[in-house]
Amino acid sequence: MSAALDRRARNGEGSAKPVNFGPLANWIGFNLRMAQEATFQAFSRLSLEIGENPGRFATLTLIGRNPGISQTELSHANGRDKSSLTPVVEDLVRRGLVQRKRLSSDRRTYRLSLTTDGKKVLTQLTRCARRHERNLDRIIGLRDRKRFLQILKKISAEVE
Amino acid sequence: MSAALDRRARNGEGSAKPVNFGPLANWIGFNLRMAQEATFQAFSRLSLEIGENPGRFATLTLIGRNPGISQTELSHANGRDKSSLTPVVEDLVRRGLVQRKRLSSDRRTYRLSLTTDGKKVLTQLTRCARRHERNLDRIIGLRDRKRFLQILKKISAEVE
DNA sequence: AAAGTATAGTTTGATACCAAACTAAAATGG
DNA sequence: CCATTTTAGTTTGGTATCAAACTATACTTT
Repeated sequence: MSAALDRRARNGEGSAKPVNFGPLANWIGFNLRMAQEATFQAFSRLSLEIGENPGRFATLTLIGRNPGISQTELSHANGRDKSSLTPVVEDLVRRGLVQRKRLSSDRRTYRLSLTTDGKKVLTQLTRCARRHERNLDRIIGLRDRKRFLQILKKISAEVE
Repeated sequence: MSAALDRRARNGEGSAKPVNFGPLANWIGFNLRMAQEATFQAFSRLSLEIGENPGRFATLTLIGRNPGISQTELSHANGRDKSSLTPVVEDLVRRGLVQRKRLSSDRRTYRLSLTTDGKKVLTQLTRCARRHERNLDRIIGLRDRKRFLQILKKISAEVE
């Protein structure tokens, strides 16, 4: 993250004691974490402007794109445990953004879909996310973007 | 011949009914999160083999490389809030891996350093991390590794 | 059709984290 | 000097998450 840099910047006039990161400086795992947390914080700020939570964004998008999806399918797609989804869906339903229906053919599963209000909120969130992505694009550069994205996907898919 | 068996067979290792990711598929933020969580899980498994917590690794490395570092400096370098560090340091001290000393010149700050045991555990953890990094290198490919790392650092440093 | 097994979702208990309020010590400046 | 502000670390309160145990329903096997 930029905390260390911030600090150095704040201290100004070179009086800052630089931190030795040792092997961490060169390791993918550590830098992946720092980058992920920085982008999460940034998106958090943006989505807070419209009174929403960044965690809701992927959830709403996935429901919007897959009407009738079940909670378990959704949790897998979103990379979260199904139990984490229970309170999230509860909240979205309570706020009238998501609708859940029991299937008569299988009364265990719910089918999730967006309400009209849910679609509106998703539109706002998507605008937010596009702004965020443009920032990231500016940092990464268009030349490297595609390759960078490919590598991220490859890591998700292949890391044991 | 049963639908359930068919489904199970098809689902095989986590591959479920195809989900439409919509714009998420192309967005850096989402894929960064997924990749980060995948690598974290993988390293978690590795470090659990030696009975350690992945979160401890960066902490021990930073203390080892910067003997006498304060908790605030450490938390910044590690990208965590200083309050998150309190229980971590407590645990490391209790287990005899880290030593904290008050400064007589400034009795607010602690100076942290590794004990002999702490150095031993760090050596083990580092071996673990090297194994993990080799896996990631295999996935990313040596040709792209350097550029990939640069971009991660750039994101950490520059995202608003 | 009854017994056993698998699946969808919820509950519970634990962990890691952050942000804000707090305490103690040090620095500032009037 | 004393009052104010800043700094280092802790405490408190709240959120997000996972994993395992649980409930209800559906499926399989005999």
